[in-house]
Amino acid sequence: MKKAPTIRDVAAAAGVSVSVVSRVLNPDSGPVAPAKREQVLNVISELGYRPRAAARELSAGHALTVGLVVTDLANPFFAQLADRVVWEARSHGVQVVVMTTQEDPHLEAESLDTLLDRSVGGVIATPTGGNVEKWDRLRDLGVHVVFVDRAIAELSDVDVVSIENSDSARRATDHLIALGHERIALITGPASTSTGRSRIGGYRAALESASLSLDPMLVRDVPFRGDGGGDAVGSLLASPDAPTGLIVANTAQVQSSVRRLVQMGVRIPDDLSVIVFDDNPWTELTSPPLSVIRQPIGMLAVHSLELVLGRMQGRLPAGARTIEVKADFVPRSSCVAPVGLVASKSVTG
Amino acid sequence: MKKAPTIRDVAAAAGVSVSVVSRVLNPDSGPVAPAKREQVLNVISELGYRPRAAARELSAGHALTVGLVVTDLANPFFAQLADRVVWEARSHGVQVVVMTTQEDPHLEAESLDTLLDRSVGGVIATPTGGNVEKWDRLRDLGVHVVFVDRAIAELSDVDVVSIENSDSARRATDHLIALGHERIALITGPASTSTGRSRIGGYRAALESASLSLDPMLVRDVPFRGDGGGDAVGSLLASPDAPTGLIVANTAQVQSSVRRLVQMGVRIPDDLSVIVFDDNPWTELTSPPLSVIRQPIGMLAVHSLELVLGRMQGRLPAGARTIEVKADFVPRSSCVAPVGLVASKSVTG
DNA sequence: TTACCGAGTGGAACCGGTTCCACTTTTGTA
DNA sequence: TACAAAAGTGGAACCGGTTCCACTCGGTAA
Repeated sequence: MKKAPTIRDVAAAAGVSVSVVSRVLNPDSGPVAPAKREQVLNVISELGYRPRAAARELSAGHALTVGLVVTDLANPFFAQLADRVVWEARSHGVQVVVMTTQEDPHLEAESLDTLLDRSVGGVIATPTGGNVEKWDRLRDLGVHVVFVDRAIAELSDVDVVSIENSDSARRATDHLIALGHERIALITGPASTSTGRSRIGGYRAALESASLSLDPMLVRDVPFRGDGGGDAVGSLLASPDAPTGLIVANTAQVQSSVRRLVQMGVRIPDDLSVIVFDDNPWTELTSPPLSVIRQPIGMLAVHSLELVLGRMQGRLPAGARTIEVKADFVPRSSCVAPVGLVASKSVTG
Repeated sequence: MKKAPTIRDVAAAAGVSVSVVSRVLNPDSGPVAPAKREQVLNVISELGYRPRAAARELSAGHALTVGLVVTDLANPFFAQLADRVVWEARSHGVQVVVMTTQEDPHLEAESLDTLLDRSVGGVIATPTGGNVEKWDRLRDLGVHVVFVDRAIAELSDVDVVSIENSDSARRATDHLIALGHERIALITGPASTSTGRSRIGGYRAALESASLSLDPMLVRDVPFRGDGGGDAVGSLLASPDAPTGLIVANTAQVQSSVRRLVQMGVRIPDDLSVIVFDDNPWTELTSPPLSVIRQPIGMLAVHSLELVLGRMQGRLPAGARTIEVKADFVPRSSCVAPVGLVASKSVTG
């Protein structure tokens, strides 16, 4: 087991001082005679020298690293987000430390502490909603934070990148209304989250435009974790006044919801028209392929990273920025006009 | 923007030397009087002091970090693997830096250099197959490497964690043979990879046991990237002598393959019995639900991390270890006996 | 000729931990 | 009571970079 060469080894081998080597390593940090620069570069490649990140961080006070804090990578939405963030980060020479929270504020707090220890330059996170003081402290210590997908009301001065939640929910609802549906159920995220509220807002707005009344029984805000989606499906369809249309706007609950529909033998779209948020690859492999709201995950990743790196390099004006990207509605075969005029029938389990 | 307290701030506030604080931070590194320990701990929590990771790494020479190098996180297999690795790592106080290679040895090489700069203690990787010298150099520099899912023939002295590839392929093939299939196609990974070879081996063994001949036309080893799975499906089914059974043993190509089957209107299992490797959550949402080989991803993650941490802490005997975990065959509804006795019929596109 | 400027260079302090070592205080044992 | 061993403590070097500063040159303007 060899020992990797250090900057002093390079300096010695090149017959110069460490200062010169450092200046070669960091152009713009001072002048170096062209001849010596050449010479140093030669020695560097000869020795296979690579500067130790830890040393640089220690003296710089912060690392060329960003933290990515998401619920879990098993969720395809976050997996794809992480994939793009990692990919984009690489092209900027930045590394990504991934942490998961399982939607647990306690684990989230732990993650933030860890990232602080690592002196990360920035954090891209889907916040659980808690830890308001902790986020504040993090920012106070100079860590640049960008929230993606969700925001926290108490932290209004944080950059946020998300999709147009309200508009997306509205378009999905409009689509079902246009087909003639009047009883449209919505399974969404907790009303305590910005995402949940916005999507309910869009849903409500669509109903109002169509002069349809909003039946609170049809709106289910369920947690991101657990099997709330499936349970909501069960309870919605068990009702004598069951909906003819369903929008699953909680990306974490789509699989659970669809699984329950399949288990219950619900025929889509004959028994129920369905639209789900987030275009997981499998949504077109089900039968019928599902109509979806496609979140431009790549855009979310690119903008988040752009923001966080921009802040780290101080090339962004002060003041929080909010970026909302448009989501596409992708119609497939899971929606048709409701059967009969009166939207009421039972579904056999 | 405040400045975080350092160990010297703590020492000063507690009226002791930095040595004492350091010993409190690292038990077993020396004695501390109980009273002073208490006192230091109080000051630490009062000040909210947290040791800077960079400083520790610099003096230790290596970081409490492991690198995870996979193809891409958009692949559910790797996403779940990463999820579990991150989760397990946290419980050991270790952070995970994720890098993706897109199956490109050049990008892989870059990732390894980066991880070297970061002085990671270990690397868990699904190697592309290239960069033999680079992996050697990494190990030579004291970085502990564990390959997961795949191995590299030239690097026989590296720890490997994988599933029983040969056995898994054999069981899938046996299942179809038992149903009466005689023309069974196999879509697998490149024959240049350990995984690809093992799975072909298991397939061949099953056929031999049943005294069936192996038709080379039915074995398609396709790259992990691209749309090779779909293309293979198309070409297999276009043959006048099309198979009645199909095993997709290239996890990266399952989606592509199934998508093509759906597009071609192939009726499963009537036209074709199908078994795919890897139990993605959506495999039971298709109609019919697909029979799968379920890879115990959690086990792969746990063992990989266990190995790499064990090496880092020097509590594992020398000598490469190979761990093979059993994969389950999960029968669902995508396999039936072939129609007719002579296995030959065309499928309409 | 002298004064001054900028390019080029090396020495040394610094970042914030860990660790070795010398030193003082207890404690234990003969 | 005497003396060795162990417990407890602080000083300072060290890890490998960055950066400030002082210094030496050559060239140019006064």
